[in-house]
Amino acid sequence: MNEASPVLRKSAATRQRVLDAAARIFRERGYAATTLGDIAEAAGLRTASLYYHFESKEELVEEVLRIGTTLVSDAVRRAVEDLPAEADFRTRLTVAIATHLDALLRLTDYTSADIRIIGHVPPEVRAKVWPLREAYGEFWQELLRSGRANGAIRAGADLGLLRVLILGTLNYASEWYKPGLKPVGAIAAEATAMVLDGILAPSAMHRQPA
Amino acid sequence: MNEASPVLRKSAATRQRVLDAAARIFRERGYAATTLGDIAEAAGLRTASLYYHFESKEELVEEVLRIGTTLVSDAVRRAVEDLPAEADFRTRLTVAIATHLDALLRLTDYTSADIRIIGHVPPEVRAKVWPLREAYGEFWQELLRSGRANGAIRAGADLGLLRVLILGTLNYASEWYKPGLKPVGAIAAEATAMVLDGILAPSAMHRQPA
DNA sequence: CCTATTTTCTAACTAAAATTAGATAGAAAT
DNA sequence: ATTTCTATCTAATTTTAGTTAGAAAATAGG
Repeated sequence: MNEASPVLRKSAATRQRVLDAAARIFRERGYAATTLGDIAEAAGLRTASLYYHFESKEELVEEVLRIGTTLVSDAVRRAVEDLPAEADFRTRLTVAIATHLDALLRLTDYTSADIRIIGHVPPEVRAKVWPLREAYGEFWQELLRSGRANGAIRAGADLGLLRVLILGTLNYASEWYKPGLKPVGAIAAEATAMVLDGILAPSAMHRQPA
Repeated sequence: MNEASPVLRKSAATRQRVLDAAARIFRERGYAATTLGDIAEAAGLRTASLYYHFESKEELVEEVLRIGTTLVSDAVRRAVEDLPAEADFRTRLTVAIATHLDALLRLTDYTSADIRIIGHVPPEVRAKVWPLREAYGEFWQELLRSGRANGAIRAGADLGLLRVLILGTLNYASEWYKPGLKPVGAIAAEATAMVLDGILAPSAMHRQPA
């Protein structure tokens, strides 16, 4: 059978079905409320057969989390890096927000499962996938740093705090978003407008209450 | 025993201890990962004794959620209503954000438990407490409506979308906040600045990329 | 075809956790 | 003191879900 062969093992397809089902159901119901039976049924096999592909429920969810973080991280990095070198901060942040939300809300159950359950998986699992998340956070931090270096971001801001506030704004959408109500692009536009310019009317006086 | 008597039942104190313990542990570990044994131990009694005070785990968590929503809702309503009648939108939103974050991060485990687990409790439980949450959401919606009526909020904005974006920004803090790192007031100030004015430096050109 | 390997299945097993039953101690009232 | 509720306990029950063991299909090569 030649494990290193270019031919896919037949089990690869099953493993993929299991992961897809797991991502979807974890996202819908949360970690603890999802049983291996639920996942097996959705993937079209028996509960015990899952153990041929994964050592445990924890290993399965770990893989889902890993994929979820990787998908959004790769997509956002690529989208930003593909911008022309002279693109300004406003453009770069706009693209980063749009791509992050697209991965989270439209593209993949893995990322929404990741965001929704990361705080509810066993600590050992969280610890294992943490470095990946930190690296993605560091990408955003660097994006903001470059924005402040350019003078685009107001000087007094705590960038670490801004980062978690912005990502919170985006990530919390996985709690309320329902497909079909509003295109993801429109949500991204409104979020970008708020983060960059705030919600006030441009004419309004600066700082002072009336 | 005279149930309507002004004298507190001795069980009221125990019930309160159980609720306090439940709120704290639900917040820390999530709904499904919290056992009645954990709660009982923290409250200083035996698992079975919980059933004297609550019919089931679901009824217990429902009460925690109800209290959590009520506490933050009442605090924010009161703080905003206590402002002078002529207070402008900027002031009202600043106070609403500060009070919401204070309830969520500093005051009470009930509210943080509520926010963290509402998406992970059994659907029947969520349905029962939903009206309370909707009412609180409606308060924010009305706050934003008044802001737009005043011309304070930019005209094109989708207020429903703005509302969930703002509350998402605030609520997601329950996922990353750790006491001691930064005073809650400083977090509120940064969040308010972002929501109202955005993160860009005031001098920067409007709209156009460089 | 025959055989070895991969994949999935059926059937236990185990452990944890929610819940129930019924006994007991404590407080308050007659 | 005796009786009556209130509150908590110990001990069992039940259910659910993760996991393991080992037998059977299915698949691929020779």
